[in-house]
Amino acid sequence: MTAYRTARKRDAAATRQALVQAAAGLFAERGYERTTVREIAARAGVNQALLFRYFGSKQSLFEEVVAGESLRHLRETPPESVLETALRGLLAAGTDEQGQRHRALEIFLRSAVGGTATKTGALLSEEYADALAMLTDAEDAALRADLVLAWLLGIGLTRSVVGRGALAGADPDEVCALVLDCARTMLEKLPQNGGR
Amino acid sequence: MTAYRTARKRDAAATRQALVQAAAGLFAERGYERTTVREIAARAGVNQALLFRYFGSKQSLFEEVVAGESLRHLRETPPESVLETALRGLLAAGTDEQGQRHRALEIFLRSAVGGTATKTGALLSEEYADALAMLTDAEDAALRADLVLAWLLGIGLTRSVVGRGALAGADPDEVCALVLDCARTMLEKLPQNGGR
DNA sequence: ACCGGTTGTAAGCGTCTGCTTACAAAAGTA
DNA sequence: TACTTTTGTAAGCAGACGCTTACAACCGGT
Repeated sequence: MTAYRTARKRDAAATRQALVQAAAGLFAERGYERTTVREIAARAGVNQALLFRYFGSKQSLFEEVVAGESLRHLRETPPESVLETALRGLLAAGTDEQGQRHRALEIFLRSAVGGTATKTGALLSEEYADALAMLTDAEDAALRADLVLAWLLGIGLTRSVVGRGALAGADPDEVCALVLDCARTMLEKLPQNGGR
Repeated sequence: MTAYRTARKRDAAATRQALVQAAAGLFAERGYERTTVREIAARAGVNQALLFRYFGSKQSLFEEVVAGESLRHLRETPPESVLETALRGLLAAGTDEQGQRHRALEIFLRSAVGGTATKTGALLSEEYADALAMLTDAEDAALRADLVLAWLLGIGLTRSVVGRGALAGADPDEVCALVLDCARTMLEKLPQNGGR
């Protein structure tokens, strides 16, 4: 390494984006705290001092990742598909069979536990809960939505962290069927499973 | 501090136990990675070098905490009460209204995400899943049990980490009613809610 | 009284972390 | 060309981390 490479291409925008993308991937894989700025810079193929020039701090970069990539995806999804889309995104974690999927909850659950990234994460989870709460007319809609969202997070946690047991190796379609069926007792406007 | 204190009482067993108890509390509050050996020693009122004399490493101490305190509690609980007991233990997290409650899942969910403590945590979650799987005769019992366990973890995650939203401030009885009702569609042998 | 093993203490080692600084090379402008 | 500004690089700082070491105080047995 560092053999030839007299100089980089001098493209600030490209460097910024490379950092954001590398960070998004690493935050999803390892979480906020376990990802180091040196790793991010290395994956982006960039000197780590640039991370601080462009984003100021690791925390600010995290916020940009969540606000940019994650919230955009969510807002483009209609409420009644949020559950299934998020669930399938979570079930596909690790296997990058889809180029661009809902990585938001993955990033959140891997990062939130630490505590540093909580403020940004809380905002994200609130948006998900709000979307889910539109699927019921019950007066405790907010609580029901939170419970369903909690289920999503728990499934992601069990899958990607424990990585063992029946859930880890289960067929996504089967999991979807069970979960959606069960969730319909809490959110009555949830559509039938599309099959897919 | 450190004013008089010529010497400690020289009681190895008490020191060990003080370390285990302090560690259990801190692991439940902050998780494995965010808890430092210096904090554990400080809360135990003990020199941090003793942690290494008695346990060898932070990881070994963690294993002793999980194997000792947590698994014992679980094994003393009949399968049909595991869900409600664990759920209520999780809902009581933070508020130490009960002196000794099911802290196991709390420790697990706060520690597992990091990754280091995964091996020990996986064993713990397997025991929970096995207990829950006894509550259904469906052929996908293991998957159903994992999904319910995932829900528990997700609820604990949302409650203790996000700390905002409807779930965080909800009445434990209300949450129990909703969750147990819904879980009964997956685990048919689950008893009716005891009211309590 | 003395000695060997146990328990507690103070200091620090090596490494990793987020972040900063000083500087060199490229691009824009005249 | 000469200059300023922008982009990239190398080196390192201060603090925290898990863990180790050298040593002092206490204890029981002889």
